[in-house]
Amino acid sequence: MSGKINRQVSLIDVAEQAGVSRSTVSRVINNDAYVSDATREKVLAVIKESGYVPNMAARSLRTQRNQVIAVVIPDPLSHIFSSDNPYYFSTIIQSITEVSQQRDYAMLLWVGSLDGRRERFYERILEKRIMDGLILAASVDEEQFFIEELLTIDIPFVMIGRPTIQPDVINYVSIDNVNASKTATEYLIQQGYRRIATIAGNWNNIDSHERLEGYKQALAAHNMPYDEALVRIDAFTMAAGYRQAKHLISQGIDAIFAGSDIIAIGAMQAIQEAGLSIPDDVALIGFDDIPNARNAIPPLTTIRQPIDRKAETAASLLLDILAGKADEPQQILLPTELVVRSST
Amino acid sequence: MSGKINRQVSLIDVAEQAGVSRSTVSRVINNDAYVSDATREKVLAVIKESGYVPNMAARSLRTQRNQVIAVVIPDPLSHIFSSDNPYYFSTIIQSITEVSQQRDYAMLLWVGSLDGRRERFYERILEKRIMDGLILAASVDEEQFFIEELLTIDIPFVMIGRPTIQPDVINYVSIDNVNASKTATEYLIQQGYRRIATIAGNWNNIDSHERLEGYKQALAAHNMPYDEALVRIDAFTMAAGYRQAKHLISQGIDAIFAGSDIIAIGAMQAIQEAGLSIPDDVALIGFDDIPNARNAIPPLTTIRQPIDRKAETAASLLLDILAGKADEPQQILLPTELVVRSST
DNA sequence: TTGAAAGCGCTAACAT
DNA sequence: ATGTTAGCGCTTTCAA
Repeated sequence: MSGKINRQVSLIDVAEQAGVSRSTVSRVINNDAYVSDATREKVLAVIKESGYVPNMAARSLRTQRNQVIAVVIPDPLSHIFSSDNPYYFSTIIQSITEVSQQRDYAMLLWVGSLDGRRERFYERILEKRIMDGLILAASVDEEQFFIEELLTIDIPFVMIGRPTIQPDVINYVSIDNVNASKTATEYLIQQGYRRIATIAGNWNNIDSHERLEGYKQALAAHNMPYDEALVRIDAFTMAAGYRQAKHLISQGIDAIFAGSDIIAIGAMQAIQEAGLSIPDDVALIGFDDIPNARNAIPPLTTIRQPIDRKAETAASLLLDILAGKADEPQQILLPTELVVRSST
Repeated sequence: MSGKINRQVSLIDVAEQAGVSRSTVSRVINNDAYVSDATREKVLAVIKESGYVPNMAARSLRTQRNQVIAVVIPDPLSHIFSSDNPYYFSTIIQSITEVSQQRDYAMLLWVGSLDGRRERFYERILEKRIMDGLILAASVDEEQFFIEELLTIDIPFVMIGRPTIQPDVINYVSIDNVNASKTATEYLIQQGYRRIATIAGNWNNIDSHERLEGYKQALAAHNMPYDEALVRIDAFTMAAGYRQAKHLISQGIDAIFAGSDIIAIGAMQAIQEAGLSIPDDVALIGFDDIPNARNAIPPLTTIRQPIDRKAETAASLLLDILAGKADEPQQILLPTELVVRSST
């Protein structure tokens, strides 16, 4: 009993019913000014009565626009959930939803499959071209092919996070990771910590590179030695934080700048298990300010980044571009904030 | 510099280039058997060289199918995140993604807006009818209007969770909440607990009703009194669990059956803060088996429900219906499992 | 303010 | 195995 029996009412039915031409009906549904009030009302009445809904495919074919944007998240959410923080992508999806619904766009969601066939994943998106533009929510190496393809076919897109290639040609919204990390590290230095380690997240993620860079710059600015033994590159996971912190503790350290709150929370566990106190024995700074940062014991000092605003800004920018109301390319960096709690 | 300058290559261009008719090109891209190998190769070559991609709007208009399904999640994810567990919707989205990508469908995601205008939300979905069918991932009262509308316009849809109206007419995939809860409660009874309380989640959610019903049935089956004072209805949140457990402790209880793991974890906190031991003073059973259930201290006894399989099944069913390969309506209940850990 | 008519790009029935 | 043709439902000139 699926809906294939009774053909959809179409514009032509409405026109006949209302005794006007198809153009007039079209004008009414598109809010064209050149329709007399009488006609408009008559048509509206017929539309309501007949349950007419415009056929989007026909409209798209005619106008060459779909009123659809795609959101591309190349990693499987389940990875993200288990390994990173689910808050991040929930927030991104929600924020984009808000903007797109408000501006009458639908949202196509492309999430990476568990089968891991990235190329196939991107191809599928490119084949099924039913979106006017896209938002790429990731900044990892693996997507270079995709980005190049997007540039080639010249379809509008905005990245959340800085792209690994051609950053000056691509629209993106990010944060100033380098300065944020520098601020975090300098704060530790100012507090008197001297053996400051860092645990970076996934190295295919450009944020990790930038955050490490900020750490280095802070040390350099204060004439402190850069010790490779204090730099651990791993992943944006609690397990990684735990593992690397354990290792670092054995090296003798008095502070850790973690590449994300999730990492920091893992590290916190390792530190506490080692019988050390935070912040007295080891200070800890995270990055993101996820809800759990505030709830941690002790509450975590961290860099707050506005994930929601990143996504909102990206969505608005994309829709502005589609509306011809924005110049391209735009590179937007949103401010971050050091949130001091009790872990430092 | 957006992609509006050079018109898309269309099928007709390919046909001319290849020196064949449009139908032939169409046959090639649709893998029709009636094309000679020579022709096919020639056409394929031109397609590749020209970068031709079929225009989905034109195809949809012609075939009356969009190869798109919509996933509707009426609540904002941010609510869900802060209040419920993000694992649930991440899992649902991922599972549907797997199925739909595999079967060459794109996924439109409709998430409830923070502005809370539900009617408008549903209207938007109904207006922008670019999906062949939909999956409704919720079973709350507020959506009755929407469900009725879907039935009226006769568009295929499958619900995840039992609908609050017309359950015998609607396709859905759920679990046997009543029996699962009965099992959980009976387990507590068998373990010798006698003052067994329950904390139910949001009352607009049919799962809550069913789980409470199971609790009642278990008590009745063992000739134990049903004491309203031991039944607390609140929300699927840690805060609710904490709050209600605190209250219940003051009533004198020896076990709690929580309507979700999230609730149970909140309750756990309250119990421990009261200086009581789990399970010696108060036993605790949750529902869902989210990852945190296993990691809780003590690990939480709970009812495991296969969220991923629920979503997968719903997606497969919908696509089968769209392919004309499934009868309607179908009501599918997936099995659950009591997972005994240390909280009982 | 309204209508007539062309055409967006594709598929599918029919003819060959 | 291939081509011809009609038409899906809409918007948008252009003419009235």
